Amino acid sequence: MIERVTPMEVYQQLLGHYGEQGWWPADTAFEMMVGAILTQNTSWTNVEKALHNLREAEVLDVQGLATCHKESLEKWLRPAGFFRQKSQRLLELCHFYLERGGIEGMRRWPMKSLRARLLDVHGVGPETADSILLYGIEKPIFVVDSYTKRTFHRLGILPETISEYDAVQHFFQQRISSTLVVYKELHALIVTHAKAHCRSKPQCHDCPLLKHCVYGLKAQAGDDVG
DNA sequence: ACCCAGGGTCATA
DNA sequence: TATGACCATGGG
Repeated sequence: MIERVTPMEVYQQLLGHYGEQGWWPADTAFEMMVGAILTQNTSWTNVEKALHNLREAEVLDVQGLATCHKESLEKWLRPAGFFRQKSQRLLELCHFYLERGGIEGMRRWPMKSLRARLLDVHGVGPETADSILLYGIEKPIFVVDSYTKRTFHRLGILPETISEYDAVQHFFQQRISSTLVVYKELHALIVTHAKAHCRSKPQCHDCPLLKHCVYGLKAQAGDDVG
């Protein structure tokens, strides 16, 4: 039985069950940033196909993406969906990357102002910006996604009244030890846990969150979780 | 033929 | 502030 669990306790449960995730899955920080754009409302398996295309075309770096033909880029991005938007967004991200002196240049900037500049990039919203800050620049900031809200709302830990991005982020940052590794791992673990409960296997006998883990992708009537 | 995916932007009320 | 439409492909 888990009654009144804290976010840190959930973190311990997930870590014990799934182990360290070692996110973000990318060879370089720049590749990480590309993945952050490509995975917007898109399954990671589809993103991997697009990343594979870019790697094979030898354009998975700033110069490659910034100088290749737009039509070619759209062709490579097609499996990741939204390819017209994403080709444009990647291009703007390249410009930002170069203007800011790459990863090392960005690392020297205060997190808060760098976040504001990231949000100025068209196509970069709060989750994408924070993902880049946490996994690319390695600043301690917690990434909120739809899984985070859904999971913790259902656990009864995150009040339903708190749903706006910044409010949810604040909620967690008040309750989680502000360590780079914890922020990185918790977000990764939340996603891993959610993926483990896709509808192909909704039963989850050995779920680390016990009864709370029985959740479908949609809220259902009669769902007494929480 | 549905629903969903590691969001974000824009128009409208 | 808060919805809804739209973007697009691939898997269940």
